[in-house]
Amino acid sequence: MKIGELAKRSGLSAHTIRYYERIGLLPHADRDQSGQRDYDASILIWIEFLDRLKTTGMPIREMLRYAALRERGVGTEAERSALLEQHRERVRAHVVELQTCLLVLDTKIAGYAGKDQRMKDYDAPIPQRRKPAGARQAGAR
Amino acid sequence: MKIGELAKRSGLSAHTIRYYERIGLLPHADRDQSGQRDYDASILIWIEFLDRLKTTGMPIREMLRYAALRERGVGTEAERSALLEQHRERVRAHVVELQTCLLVLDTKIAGYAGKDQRMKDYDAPIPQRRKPAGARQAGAR
DNA sequence: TCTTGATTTAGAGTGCACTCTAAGTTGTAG
DNA sequence: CTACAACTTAGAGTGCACTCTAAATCAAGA
Repeated sequence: MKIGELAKRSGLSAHTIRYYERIGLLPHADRDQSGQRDYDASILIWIEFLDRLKTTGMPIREMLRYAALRERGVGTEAERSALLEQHRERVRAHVVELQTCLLVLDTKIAGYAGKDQRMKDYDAPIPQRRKPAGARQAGAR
Repeated sequence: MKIGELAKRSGLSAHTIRYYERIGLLPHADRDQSGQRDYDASILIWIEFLDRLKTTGMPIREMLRYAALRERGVGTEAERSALLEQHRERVRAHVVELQTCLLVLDTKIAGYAGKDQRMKDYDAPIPQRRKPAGARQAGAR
C-alpha cells in the first residue's frame, strides 16, 4: 500500500503520515525500489490506536513515549501499561467534568426555553431599577 | 476588584484577562481614576461560564459569537439558545466517543495485566517463527 | 520619600499539531 | 512518447490560544 492509499484508509492526510513518521509516531516505513513508502495493512491498527489517544487528548509527546516503548518491545510492558492507566484516569476525570458542564448547559438552555416573555436577559439580569414600562437596553454587561 | 485579584479568584492570569477583553470575550472593564481596571464580582459568573465552554472544547470564535449576542441583550435569546444546544450535542457526542475510547483502553490495559509471562509484546504479536527458545527481539513494528 | 510590587499599553514570542510549498522523481493511462 | 497524477525531501507557513516583554505609570508600606 502506498501513502495515498493509506491516507484514504486511515483518515490521515499523506502530509500528516509523513509528519508522524518524521517525529517517530509511525515507524520508518519500508520503501520500494524507487524509494516510495510501501505499507503493510497492519499499520492501520496502530494508527487507529494513535487516533484513540489523540481523541482522548493525549499530547503527541506522550504518544511518542508510548511509541518508543512499543518499538523497544519486550520488557517495556509495565511502563506502557502504567502510561495507559494514568491516561485512562485523566480521561475518566475529563468525562466527569464534561458531564458536569452538560448539566450546566442543560440549565442554561432550560432558562432560555422558559422564555414566555417573562425573562429578558437570563445571562445578566440587571437590578430592576423600578421604572414604568419603557425598559429598553437590557444592559447585558 | 483589580485585575490581580480577579486573576486569583477566576484562575485566569491577568495577561489572559486582558487578552480576553481585547478580543471581546470579556466586556470592556470600567477603569478607576488612574486608568486601572475595576471589576465587579459579577464578572466571575461570566468567566466561570466561559470556562465551561472552554472545557467542553468550544473554540474562542464561537464563544465570541455568544458573547456578542449576550452584549446585544434582549432579542438574541433564541440564537444564544440555539448556539448552546448545538454545542451541547457536540459535547454529548464527544462524551460518547470518549467512553468508547475508555473501553479500548480498558481492553489494552487488561492485555498488559494478563502478563504472567504468556505474552511478550501485546501490541505487535509477531507471527511466531517456530524456533527453539532463543526468542530475542520481539520485533515490534 | 523611597522602594517594591501591581498595573497599563502595544506588540512580539511560544508551543502545539499540523499543513503546505517547491522542486524534483516515479508510475501509469492513452 | 506524452501527459499527468502520485510520490519524494527539506523546510516554511498556519491557526489557535495564549504568554510574555518593554517601558511607563500607579499604589501602598517602612
